[in-house]
Amino acid sequence: MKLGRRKVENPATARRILAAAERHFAAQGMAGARTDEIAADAHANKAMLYYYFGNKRRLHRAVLENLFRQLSKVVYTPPAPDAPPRDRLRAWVNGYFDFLATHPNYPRLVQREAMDATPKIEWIAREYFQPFFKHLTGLISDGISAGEFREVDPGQTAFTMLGAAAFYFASAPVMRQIVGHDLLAPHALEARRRALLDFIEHGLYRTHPKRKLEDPSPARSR
Amino acid sequence: MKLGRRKVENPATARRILAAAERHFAAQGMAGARTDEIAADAHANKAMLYYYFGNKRRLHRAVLENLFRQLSKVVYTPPAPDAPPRDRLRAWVNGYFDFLATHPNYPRLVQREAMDATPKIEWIAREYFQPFFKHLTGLISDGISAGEFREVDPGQTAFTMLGAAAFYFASAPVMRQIVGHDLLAPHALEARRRALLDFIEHGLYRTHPKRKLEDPSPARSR
DNA sequence: TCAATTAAACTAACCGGTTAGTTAAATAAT
DNA sequence: ATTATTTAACTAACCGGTTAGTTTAATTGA
Repeated sequence: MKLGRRKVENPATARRILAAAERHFAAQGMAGARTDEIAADAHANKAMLYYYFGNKRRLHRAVLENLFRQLSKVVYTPPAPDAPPRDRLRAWVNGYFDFLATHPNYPRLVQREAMDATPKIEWIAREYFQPFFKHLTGLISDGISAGEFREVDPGQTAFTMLGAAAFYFASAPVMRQIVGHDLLAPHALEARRRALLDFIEHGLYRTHPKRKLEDPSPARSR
Repeated sequence: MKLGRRKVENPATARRILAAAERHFAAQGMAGARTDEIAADAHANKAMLYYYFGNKRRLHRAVLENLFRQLSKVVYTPPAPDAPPRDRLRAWVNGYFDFLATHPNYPRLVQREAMDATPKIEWIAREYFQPFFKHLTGLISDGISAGEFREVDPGQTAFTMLGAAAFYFASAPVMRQIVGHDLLAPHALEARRRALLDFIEHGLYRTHPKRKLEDPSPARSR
C-alpha cells in the first residue's frame, strides 16, 4: 500500500537542470560553471540541483552519461552489417556527424574531459572512449583487410578522422569570428559533412571512384 | 645617469611563474587553475604573480601571447618562398607539427580558448587565429591555382588539417589510457607526423606520387 | 465526500571553506 | 641611499553545499 505523492521518475525540473548544466559545463567547463547560474538558467532553486544530483561533480557526470548513452544508441548500430566496409564507414561517419550536429554541447564537453590530465575520468576512457575508438579502428581494419582501403595505420587514421570531425564543432565559437558566419548553420553543416567525407575518401581509399564533373552524384547514402 | 636599478625585463622569477602558469592553465583551464598552486610550482610567493603580471587574467593572457609569439616566428617563415605549393604546404605542416610537439601545453590552451563562447577572447581571434587561418588557406589556394591540389574548399580543408593535427595533441592525456602508450613519446610523434602527412597528401593531391614498397624514400624534406 | 496523512517537490536564507587579490615590511642590488 | 624584489600575513568576496521549513498532490480512512 503506497502512501503519499507518487514519485515521477524524471520530473521536468530535473530535466531542465540537466539541460542547463549541459550548456554551462560545455561553455565554461566543470570548474568555470557556476551552480547558481545553472540553477537560474534552469528556472530552479539551487537546492534542487543537490536534491536531484547530489553535488556538482555528479551533476557533471550525469550530463556526460546522458550524452554518451544517446551517442551509443546512434553510432554502434550498423544499418547494413554486411555491406562493404566503404559503405559501413561512410554510414558511421554520417551517424557520428549527425550526432555532433544535433548535440552541439557534446564536442566541447568531451574535449574538455579529454584534455584533463586527472585520473578522475578513467571511467570515461574505459567505459566510453575505449569501445568507441576500438569500433572505429575495427571498421578501418575491415576495410584494409577487404582491400578497399590503403594500408594505413587504423589508430592514426582514427585520430585524424575524429580530430577532423570534432575540431570543427568544438571550435565553432571562435571560428565564427574568424570565417564570419555560423559554422553550425544548416547549410554550413552540410558543406562540412561533404568536405569531411570527401577528404576521408580520398585520403583512405585505394581506388578513387571516377566522378564526372557536371554529372550530379546520386543521392548520398545515409 | 643612475636611475637606480632598472626593472629587469624578464627576471628568472617571472619566467618561472610564466612557465608554471602555462602548465596549470593548460591542464586545468583558466577557471580551474589555482594561483597558489601556480606560485608554489614556480617556487615563488603568490604575491610575485601579482607583482609581475597584475592579476590572474593578465597572467593567462601573457601565457597565450608568449606562445603565439613563438608560433608566429616558426610558422610564417617560408623556407623556400617560391618552391612548389606542395613543398611549401608540407614545410608548413612540419613546422606546425614541430611546434605542437615541442610545446605540449599549447594545443590544450588554445583549444580551451576556442571553445570559450565569451567575447573576452576577441583579440585572440583577430590578432592570431585569423592570420594563422588565412595563411593556411592561402597556401591551399595556391596549390589549387597551380593545379597541384584537387579543387577542394580551402577553408574546409584547413579545418580538417588543423583538427587532425591539434586533436592528437590536445587529447593526448586520455588517449594514453586508451591506446596504452604515451602519444608524446618521440617514436609516437614521428609515426603521427608520417600518418598526418600521408593522409593530407592522399586527401589533397590530384596526382599521387608513385611509391615503391621496399624502396626507402629519400630523407624527409623538413 | 472530504479532511487527515504522507511523501515529493520546492524555497529562502544561511554557512564555512576556498581563493583571488592586497599590504606592509623586510631584504637585496646598485 | 634608493629602488627593485621578495615574503608572510591578511582580507573580502565568491561559491559549493546545507538546513529548516513550506507547498503541492496523491492516497487513505471514515
